[in-house]
Amino acid sequence: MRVVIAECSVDYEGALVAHLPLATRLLMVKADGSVLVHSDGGSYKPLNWMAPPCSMTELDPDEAEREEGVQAVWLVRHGKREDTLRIRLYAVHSDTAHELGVDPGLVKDGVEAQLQALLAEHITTLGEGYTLLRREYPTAIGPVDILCKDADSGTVAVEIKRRGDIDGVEQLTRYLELLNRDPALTVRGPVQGVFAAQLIRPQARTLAVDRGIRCVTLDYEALRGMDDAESRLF
Amino acid sequence: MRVVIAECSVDYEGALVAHLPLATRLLMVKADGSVLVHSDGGSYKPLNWMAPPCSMTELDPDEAEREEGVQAVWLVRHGKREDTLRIRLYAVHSDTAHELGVDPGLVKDGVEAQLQALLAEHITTLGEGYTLLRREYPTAIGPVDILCKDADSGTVAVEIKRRGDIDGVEQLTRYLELLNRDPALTVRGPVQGVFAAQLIRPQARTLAVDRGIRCVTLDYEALRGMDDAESRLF
DNA sequence: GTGTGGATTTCGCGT
DNA sequence: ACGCGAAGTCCACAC
Repeated sequence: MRVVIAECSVDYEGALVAHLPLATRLLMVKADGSVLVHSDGGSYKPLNWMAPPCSMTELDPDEAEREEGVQAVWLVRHGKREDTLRIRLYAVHSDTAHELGVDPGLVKDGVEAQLQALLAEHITTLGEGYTLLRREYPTAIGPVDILCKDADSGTVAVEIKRRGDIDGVEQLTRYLELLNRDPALTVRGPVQGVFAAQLIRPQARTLAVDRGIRCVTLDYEALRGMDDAESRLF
Repeated sequence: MRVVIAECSVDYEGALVAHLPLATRLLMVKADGSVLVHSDGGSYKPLNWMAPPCSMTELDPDEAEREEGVQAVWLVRHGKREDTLRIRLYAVHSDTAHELGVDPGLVKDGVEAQLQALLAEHITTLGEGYTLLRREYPTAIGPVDILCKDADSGTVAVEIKRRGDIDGVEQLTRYLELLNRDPALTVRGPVQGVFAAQLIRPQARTLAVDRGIRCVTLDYEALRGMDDAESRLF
């Protein structure tokens, strides 16, 4: 990895056209050729970048550029798309390279999958007498997170989100529409919908209620607590 | 901005739990205190990070850590949430700091707003005799990108996307439902929907057609070309 | 401040 | 490879 601190201006042309005026920034050139332009603030997102696969060529500045004080020009081209990143270097404060090697990568734990597993395990959180049919119940337009039965053997489809947005309600609505065409699932009446999330946004709740979908707020800590209490019994 | 190349392991606890095994990585500490952990590949996204506002404390390793070869521990805490990032440094290869100053920021051009402006200007792209009513037509659930009339004075609502996904079709469907409750707009029949995008995904197209929404693929270059040809006339 | 929609989104999974 | 859904999404703009 090459790390350069330099006064530079940047021009990107591809999906959009973007320009960065002259300022001091950090330039990162990764082993795969990708280039990142970072400022000293903002978030983890660079001001500008070129995604791999791509290649970088160092050009000599032309006459006009030289007069303006440009010392070097980096031309970064994407391997497949018509994307170019042109970095004009006016002053290089630091230029170093380091051998990093391949990264073993991130180990994650505790996202939507975890919520789904916990809720499936403690399906009675949704109501007395609920029983799990299956997780990831397949339909033509995608898998339903959880399919279960209520105390009266009525079918219930559950959509789980970390944050409950309108999109999630729409998604569940499409599933319900499809599931309700299956006679085997509707023997005890139409399939009910449950929208379960750690946080349900007001507009999403309104839409859900309007469509007869029940909203359930999930307490991740409480679910995990149940799990722990259970495991301590064995 | 502080830039450190070091052998390190990283543990994040917050919205999720994540761990990075020991490896050589680049650590970036920005002026606002945010910390980025980058590997020598991937995209612009760091392997792990802490978003501002946050504060970093350098701790001495405890006994167990010292035995394992840990030289220093960075504890990064988020200012508002219960998020912590713990970076254990085993060997520091480089540690430098640079004054970058405030960045003037990115100047953008050519995204959805541009597409909308171009299509509004050349509304007959949608059909002979079409006339623009207005852009960003306000409704209770948000603005409709373009509202126009067809040759028979029927109202047409247009949703514009760079990439046409199912979400966009749902969005337009909600708008149409609302617009069709307005008698003033439905004098010449129900409001028609047009889903316009540079690329329309098959599933989105299927859903749109199923709902009687017309799909139009936008040619950004062609629209811009019309614009140029027009401006040359004046 | 909060909520909503877009993104040069990126990432990962399943077909 | 492609399509689709999630993300510790981030970010700007409207209310």
